[in-house]
Amino acid sequence: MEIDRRRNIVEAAEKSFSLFGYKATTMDQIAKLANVGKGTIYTFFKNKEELLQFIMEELIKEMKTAAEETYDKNISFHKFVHRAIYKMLEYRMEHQLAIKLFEEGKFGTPEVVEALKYFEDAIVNYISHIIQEAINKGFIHPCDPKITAYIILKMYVALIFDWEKNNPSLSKEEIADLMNLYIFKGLAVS
Amino acid sequence: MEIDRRRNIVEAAEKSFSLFGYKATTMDQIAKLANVGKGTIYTFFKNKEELLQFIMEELIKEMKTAAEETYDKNISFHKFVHRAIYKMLEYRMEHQLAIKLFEEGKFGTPEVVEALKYFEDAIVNYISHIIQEAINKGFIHPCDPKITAYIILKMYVALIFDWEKNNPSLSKEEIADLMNLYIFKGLAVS
DNA sequence: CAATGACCGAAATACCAAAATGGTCATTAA
DNA sequence: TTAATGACCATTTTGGTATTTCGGTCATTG
Repeated sequence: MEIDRRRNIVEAAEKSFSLFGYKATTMDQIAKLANVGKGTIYTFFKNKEELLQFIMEELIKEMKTAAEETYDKNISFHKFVHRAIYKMLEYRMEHQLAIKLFEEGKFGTPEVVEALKYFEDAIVNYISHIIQEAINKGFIHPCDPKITAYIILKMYVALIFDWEKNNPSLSKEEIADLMNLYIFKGLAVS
Repeated sequence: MEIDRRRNIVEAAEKSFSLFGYKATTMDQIAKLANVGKGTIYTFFKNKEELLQFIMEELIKEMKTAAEETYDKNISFHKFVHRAIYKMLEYRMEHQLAIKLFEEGKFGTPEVVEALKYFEDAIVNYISHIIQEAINKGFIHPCDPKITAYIILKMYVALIFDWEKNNPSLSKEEIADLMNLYIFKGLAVS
């Protein structure tokens, strides 16, 4: 069977990026790992950055399908939103690549910052889409879907990533309850 | 009249910190600005870090009184919360020192990171206090005041600082409406 | 005796040679 | 003929070091 060089390259790059980060991964290294001459990489990808972007797009697609698999007609709308978003963030946390890049991004490599912005945008757009549908169906109050999606994401990140830096971390259920309280029910006593 | 060296030092430091940041401010510079020998600074403050902390404490106190001044028995509870928090963030945004340190903190100087954590804690505690009172009075649903305060702060920061990095910035009123929708009313259609 | 600035060790910075890296392209192997 | 390759090049990064700067001290001073 003919070997799929392109696939090998992508997988080698993914492995190396997630293990050592973007900056610390060299093209020679990727070529070695992929059992391929370095020049070959450039027949498939214009440069290192494009290779990263391709991998990010793959990752985003995987996340979306993962989220969509949680869809279930029998659960309430907000449960779905919660599950889907949680699944996506879980992905982000568990996936080596995402973690490494997330750390690297805080620091400063421009390509990585760019890639992460792209990543965040993809998530926000996806959530935004769900919100819009929910509004159309009259499940939730009308609101700007984009901002709402953004806020929901930030809130999750705050609860999952930031809060546990200085406090005992919250369980999946606690986070679900909190999101439900803050975003869906609201604090106000009717 | 006898000159107040201590006051001069604090003001010089504050000015220099907010103009050039903590790291880029030298003790010599402060001494010059304060018309004081360098050694004199050390008769009032143990070191540079303590000087920063003193200034931060002053800033926090100022912010609290500024927030408290917005209290008005005739406005609704959530209006008060909003006004108070907004005032505090406005302070943070407008005050040169806070901005400079905020930028510097993202980067990494340990003392600045520490000081900002202290700053954030102070805000969260203050909000937390207000929340607790509101719960006691039955204005809002029972909830963990600390987490709630934390979330509210994060949400504001997301709306004021982060959102406008990639989107048209929101007006005071828009932010007020959004906070009201997300936190108080909730998205759910009753 | 409060105030000071010359002084000190440590830490940051500037500098530069050597090594590494991203990307190209003439050569090779199929 | 064409896809694959790795030696090669220009540029960037690194590692080590000489130099400067800075936070903090303390003997001297007014």
